[in-house]
Amino acid sequence: MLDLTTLNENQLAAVQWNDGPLLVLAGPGSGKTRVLAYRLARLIDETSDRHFKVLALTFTNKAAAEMRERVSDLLKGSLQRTLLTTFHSFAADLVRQHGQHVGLRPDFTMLVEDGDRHSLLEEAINELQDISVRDKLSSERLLPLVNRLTENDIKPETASTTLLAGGVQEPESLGLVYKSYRRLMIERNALDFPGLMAEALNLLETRPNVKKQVQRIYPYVCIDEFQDTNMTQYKILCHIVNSQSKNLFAVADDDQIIYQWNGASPDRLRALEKDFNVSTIQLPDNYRCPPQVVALANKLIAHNFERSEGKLQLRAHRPQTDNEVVRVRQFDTFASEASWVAADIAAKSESYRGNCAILARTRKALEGVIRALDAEGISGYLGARKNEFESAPLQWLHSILRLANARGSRECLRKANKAFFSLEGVDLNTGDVISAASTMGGDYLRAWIAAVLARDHISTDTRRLVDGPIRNLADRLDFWGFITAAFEWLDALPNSAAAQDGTFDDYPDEKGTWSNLSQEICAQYGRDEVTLHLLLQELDLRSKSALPQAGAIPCFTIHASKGLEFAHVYLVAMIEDQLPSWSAVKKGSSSKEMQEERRNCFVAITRTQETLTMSYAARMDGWSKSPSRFLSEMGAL
DNA sequence: CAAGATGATGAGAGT
DNA sequence: CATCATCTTG
Repeated sequence: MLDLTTLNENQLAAVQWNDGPLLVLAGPGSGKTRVLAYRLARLIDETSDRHFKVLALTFTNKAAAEMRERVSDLLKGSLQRTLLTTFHSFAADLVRQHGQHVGLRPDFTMLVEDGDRHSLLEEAINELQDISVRDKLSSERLLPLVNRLTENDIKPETASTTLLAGGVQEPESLGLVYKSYRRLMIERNALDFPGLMAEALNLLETRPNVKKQVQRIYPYVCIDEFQDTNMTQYKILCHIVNSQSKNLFAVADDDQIIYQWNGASPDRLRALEKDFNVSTIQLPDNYRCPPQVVALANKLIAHNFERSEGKLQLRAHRPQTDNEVVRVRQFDTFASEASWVAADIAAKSESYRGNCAILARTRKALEGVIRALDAEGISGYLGARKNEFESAPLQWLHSILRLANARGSRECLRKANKAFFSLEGVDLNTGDVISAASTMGGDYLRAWIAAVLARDHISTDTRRLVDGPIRNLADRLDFWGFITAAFEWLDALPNSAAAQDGTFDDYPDEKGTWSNLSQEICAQYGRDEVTLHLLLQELDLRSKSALPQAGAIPCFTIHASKGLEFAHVYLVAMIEDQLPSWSAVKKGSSSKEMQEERRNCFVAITRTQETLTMSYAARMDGWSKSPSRFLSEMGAL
């Protein structure tokens, strides 16, 4: 039996919710993830004679991993009857199983890199008959529009009408380009991220059996961070939730919507009320922040007028302390501000430094702080996103696998050749390999193997790898065998080969990332169930960033800090034009952009567990700046 | 061809 | 306001 005695009254009510739609409006630090985990575990625990599964969707792999971890702990290690995963991974699974109905094979590839999407979009533009219009359109400017249309579930057939109504220039041509782009993805058996969601929705809309099957397997659907769903994702939810039982359990906070520019919207919460007629349980009890910080947060967010009706104030539960919990500091220049923060952190104990973070609205401000930390002899860490492996060894490994999955991919072949040149010093001409492939049924991988073996100056190790494991990859799709052999080969390379300097600098890091990710994927699906295309797709749905190095002070943009907490928070560059951003200021004090900036500030300060330090400077980059309006709004000035 | 003027576009970032 | 890409000019 599950121990529910540690839950408060509201948490317990949410956990014990059985059938019908429920919205859990959960403030920061209110234990929402815990509630979700307990509810999932309880549903399983109490129905041990049944066979259905519970489905919980998240937006990030990190959140999904945490969910699995927690539920697994509660269920003594078994996740048998659960599917706890990301929205995108769920959609990919659906498309793998049923994609043939919309013209996709299970081995579809993901268009992860913008470059690939741009070239596809260029092709779509070039299909236009009207050359004068064609010249005016650039994929650079059109890709964001394509994203928006796809995320808002605008069907290719009706796009022109929608664009016309939206007052966009050249609605007719843009609609055609969009239509071509969506068609080209299917033709190439490839999907970008929005396209993946759109085709999953397409399946649910057009194949009643698919919808029925999903509903039968998953009679209970949970969604974390519901406020971040875009229109297409919302419609997917509407389809997978049975329309009779309406077992949708949504956890959300409308005060933490900071992804409006990515399709999230307060409208979504209102749609939930309209379409599902949800009951609401609020979790206003805050167990994270000191009472002083809770007071600031409440005062600040009260200035937003588009909030859920009846939204309760946060209630502080941490004890009041006499320490200086909130500090506000003013400086002449941003440089002196950054230096002070760095010096302040430098003077603190090891344990303090190990549990603090620096937050800012922009990366640029954080780069300034990192320079200041450097001057104090401390290293700062600013995460960078990374969609693809970048070192030559991993690029090569990944490209060969992708080539095995898509034998006619020019792009994969090109990358494999480029990386192989850095590793082996052997320069294979992509065009030549492709010509040679025409006698091998257009199989670029086999042609590549032949091209390598035809060379004279190949080491015996390399020859053995290509003639053995890579041939087995090409013939029998033995990708595990290839991966093992490839790493052995790569491990030995730096000592022997003609590799240029620096080629292996990032190899250990990226090898570590690779093994973490592939272990994660195997754990989720079971190693024997992992096929080559599943491995590649799931890799594409995960970030390749390395873990931050220990000892470095973590620096986060506010967006990146969402969901995290730190004992000591430094929020820097609290000036007009930064927080709130310049463009929100331009839009006016009652714009939705300004309200989103206010939510940004709300998210930032509610990361605090013990102390919060806010700072601002009169000058930045030589321009004079005034303190953020949010400082006075929260009563900190 | 480098330096300077001009003009459009833009931050934030998961999958 | 700030930055970058593009055009202009010495």
